[in-house]
Amino acid sequence: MEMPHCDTCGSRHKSVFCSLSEQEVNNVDASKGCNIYDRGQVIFHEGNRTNGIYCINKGKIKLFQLGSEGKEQIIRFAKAGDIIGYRALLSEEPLSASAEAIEEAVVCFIPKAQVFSLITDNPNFNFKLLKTLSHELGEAAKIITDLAQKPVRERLAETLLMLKDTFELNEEKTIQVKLSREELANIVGTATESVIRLLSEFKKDEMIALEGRNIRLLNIPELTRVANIFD
Amino acid sequence: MEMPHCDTCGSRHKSVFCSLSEQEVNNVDASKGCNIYDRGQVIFHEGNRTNGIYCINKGKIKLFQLGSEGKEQIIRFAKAGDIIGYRALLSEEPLSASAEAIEEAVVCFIPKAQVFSLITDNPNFNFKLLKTLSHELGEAAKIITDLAQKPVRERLAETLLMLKDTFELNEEKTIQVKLSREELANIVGTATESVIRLLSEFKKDEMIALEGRNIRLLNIPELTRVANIFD
DNA sequence: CGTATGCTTGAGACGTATCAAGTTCGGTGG
DNA sequence: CCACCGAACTTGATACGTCTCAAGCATACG
Repeated sequence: MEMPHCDTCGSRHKSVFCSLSEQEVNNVDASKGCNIYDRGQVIFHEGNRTNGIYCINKGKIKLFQLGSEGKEQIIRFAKAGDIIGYRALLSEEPLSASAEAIEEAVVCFIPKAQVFSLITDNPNFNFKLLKTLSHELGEAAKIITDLAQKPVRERLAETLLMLKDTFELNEEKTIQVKLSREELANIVGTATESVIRLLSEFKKDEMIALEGRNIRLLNIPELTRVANIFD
Repeated sequence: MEMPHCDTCGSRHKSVFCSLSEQEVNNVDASKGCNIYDRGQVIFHEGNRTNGIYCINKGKIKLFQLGSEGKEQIIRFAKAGDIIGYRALLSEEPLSASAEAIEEAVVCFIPKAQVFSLITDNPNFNFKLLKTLSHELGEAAKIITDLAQKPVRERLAETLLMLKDTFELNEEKTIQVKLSREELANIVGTATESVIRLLSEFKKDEMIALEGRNIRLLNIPELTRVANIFD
């Protein structure tokens, strides 16, 4: 495998790096490292320290915490153009989540010094970072309210719609990510069996179609209604 | 009431403003506004736009979202020295939560332009902001995992310990904040009656003592054990 | 002092988790 | 290429935690 270059990276212009000068792009390129991860491989472990940020060049990643009983809680997903590990770097705390590839992924590592010099020297990059963090914080607050107040049925419908927004549908309305039933349960915050039962109800009601791990969204307005979303 | 001045504000040196120069402090002072709020008064409403950030000079504030059934979900608290409203300002999104005084509070308003010029001109302030945001994001992730995985009993114990850390205990081990049973329920994500029942169990087991809205923590190690906290 | 609001307790219903048992699927080696 | 094995998935029965509803009680306030 050859190292991907930032200047030819298709995701750069929609990422936090969109405003970098040619010189800055070259600096990042020169300092970064890069790795391939297969499905199931871990990029970093919750509790460890990080010395930089990871930028997804290709593939899909789940970020999760382990609860007190050892159960995974999926906090968010990252895909091409997204950065991960920045929270821990900027707060100078240990990583609050683990990152694992859910399909083959290419991930670059940008060392701390490089990130900090961009923050200091490139106001646009800095504002992009501030914006990303504060957007994520808003999303987290919504999730908190949902988990605290909505029943599993509504949360599962909402999760399907979130996956649609994050990974998009193909021509056949299939969500472009493959997750196990257990992983779905670990987003929704429920038991695997509950996910299975509710999915087959959604299927019976013709809101979705199931083909293995592929989920097709047949009736998004109805799913939205079931999810109890107004805003 | 007279407007409090930043240079005599007891909380400034432990806030995001700790690194401001004398000149910068004067600029903030000159541009800011200030208000008193009684318990129950709203500082800002979820969904609105904000044109600056709010800095707590005195008092205690709850930040909450309304769920789809109109139920409050308390997201976090703010006290003297804390800022609120920065998330919406920085993400250029509507306010994701409402802020309401839970005891008499004095709150200053610092306009957007002032905040942005500090971000641009004072790297220390900028890093403080980044750090605050990323710390909050880590806290939010923990809350998500707890809500998804822990039973109400554990979450209530954890909430009492969180309130202790946030508002501290007095000499009599009483948590220095008065919340209604309903507000406690709106932190934990449960029904008021469940909070009442579990509190009286904790009391029976001599972990806490109850005197109206005052809660005394008699056995913190045991509460920690019930909360199922390891880290 | 009366009234509204918050608090408390109990009974019952409901949602969701757990446990147990089959079934299907996907990958591996013969 | 097929048979096999383990993992993932599915379904059902049951148990349990938590919510809801209803009523009585305490408390604060005008």
